[in-house]
Amino acid sequence: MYTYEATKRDIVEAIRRAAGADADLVLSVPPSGVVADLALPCFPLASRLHKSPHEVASSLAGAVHIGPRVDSVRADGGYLNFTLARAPFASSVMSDLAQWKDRYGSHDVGAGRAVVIDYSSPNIAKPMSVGHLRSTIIGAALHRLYASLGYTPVGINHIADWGTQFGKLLYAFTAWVDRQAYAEAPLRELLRLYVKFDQEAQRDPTLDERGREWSLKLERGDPQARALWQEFVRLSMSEFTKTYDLLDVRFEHVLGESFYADKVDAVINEAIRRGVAVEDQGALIVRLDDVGLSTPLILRRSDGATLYHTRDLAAAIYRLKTWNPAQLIYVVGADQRLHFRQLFATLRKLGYDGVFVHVDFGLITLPEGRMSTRKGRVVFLEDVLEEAMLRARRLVDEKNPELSADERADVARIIGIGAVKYVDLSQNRVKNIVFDWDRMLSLEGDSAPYLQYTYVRARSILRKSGDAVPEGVFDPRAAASAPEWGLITLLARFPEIVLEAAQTYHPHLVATFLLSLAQAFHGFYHEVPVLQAEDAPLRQSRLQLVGGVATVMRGGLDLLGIRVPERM
RNA sequence: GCGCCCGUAGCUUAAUGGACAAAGCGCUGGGCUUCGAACCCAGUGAGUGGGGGUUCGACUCCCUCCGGGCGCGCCA
Repeated sequence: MYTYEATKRDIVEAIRRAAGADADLVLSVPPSGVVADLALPCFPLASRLHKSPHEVASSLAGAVHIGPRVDSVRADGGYLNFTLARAPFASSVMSDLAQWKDRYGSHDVGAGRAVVIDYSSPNIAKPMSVGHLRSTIIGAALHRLYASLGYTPVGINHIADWGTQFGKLLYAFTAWVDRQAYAEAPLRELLRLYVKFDQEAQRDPTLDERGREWSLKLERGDPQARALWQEFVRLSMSEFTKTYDLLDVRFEHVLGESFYADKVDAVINEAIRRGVAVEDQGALIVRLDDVGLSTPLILRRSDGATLYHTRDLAAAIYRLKTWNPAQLIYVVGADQRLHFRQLFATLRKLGYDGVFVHVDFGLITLPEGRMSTRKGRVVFLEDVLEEAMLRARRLVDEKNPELSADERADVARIIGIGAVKYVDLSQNRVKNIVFDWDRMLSLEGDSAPYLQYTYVRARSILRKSGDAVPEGVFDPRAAASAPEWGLITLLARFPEIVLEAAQTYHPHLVATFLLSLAQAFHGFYHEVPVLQAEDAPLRQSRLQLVGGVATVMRGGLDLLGIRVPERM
């Protein structure tokens, strides 16, 4: 057990014994103005004991038997404030770090169980837009977070490669393709065709009929339709792969909707057999009024075709049966809330039990409104990433011209991509984001480069000291000053931040924490000499602190999928 | 019309129902002959969209109004 967790557990135990009651004893971190390290608000306890909060706090202050890591207990109004014993606490934290090294902050609560995480899921035959960024980045971060909790994450890219829009595209392709443009930039040409179809269909409604015919051909395995569709998939995936490589995002499985095309019949039959699905106006639907959803889930259209709901249901059942996961997680935009409520409710009606989670997030919109590929109002992800690396490169060239061109390119990539990811991961998911180049590509202040710079500075000190973090007893004098003690308590808190971020599906908690750590480290850096410390033991212990910051910063950023350079 | 989400300094965002709401950007002033100035320090600036309520305590929970977004059976 990590030091911080053990310390809090001991304190809560001591209070419980002294109070002889256990209302909700939740320790909190006191605000900056209060000189204490942990606090217990005594209000709930007071109402249970029918005394005033101050009375409770005062009597507890005298009665609590404090353990070795606590130095003193004091009543402050209705709060019971604890001051930690710096020497033993600090040396215990530093020994955690020395013991766990790069794994510091990880847990084993997952016990090897699978967690299926569905993220990214772009559309075949369309270039990825910035709209795909959030799912991809948040999903990849959750993947890493759950891995660090000891789960076996199963990342799935649920490619949208099936459905009626492919009928339209197939018709458009056979009618209007510009071969040369297709050879040069296949996805942009396919997008043009898709848009053209939509425009033409408004003038000529018979085109929709053509689209349906091609859609049917595809479903029935018509060789021409099938071959073209496969080509679209292949070309799209090769573009996507480049983007994923750039983003350093991986999946255990890439399984498009088409993978479930031959699995929907069994699901439909099961739903009918269990009386969950009923015929209505020619369609097959699942009524969900009894769980508060007035809109039913449609499993089969009146013309016999299935929908993405059906394939999603088949996919969910496939995942449950294949991996028996502790959780089924979907990282998909908030506009699909209803869809997932319907999906989860239907799963339960079919007798499937489990933890089903829709990790939703707000939309990315443009200043002029919602993005629309059809209207050509869209920002492509590729362009954003290129621009990010370009801006980072200019900055690296300016700040560090002495680095080799190769290293500058490498650093620019780490910083540029990191900056884009950080924007998404540093704020709560639920809010909509209005796309703004300067904001998306910010390289200063509360940004990835600021955190990366923290690591670079720490590493720079360590390199000058001979690289390896020295071992040995932690000198209590290195926990004496405010900047030093601040760093120690932050380092101590990292493991519980990781746990909470994963369990609440909120990667931004890690980002917020790392920002505090970075600010604390830069303050420490300016105030406390490390290499020039007065004597060897002090220097060695401060080097351990610097090493701890480097480890946690790199590890924390790694959980967010953000890499660190050694120099920048 | 019904349902869900969002509204915090000029801007972008933080804040397990708990102590005087915290950062970044911006603006003003200061700091490189000590470990990297992509940095640091100080100042400036909101009482959390409005109004009720619950609570010892509300940015956080409930109601209502306003503003914005999303969704609402045969698209994905």
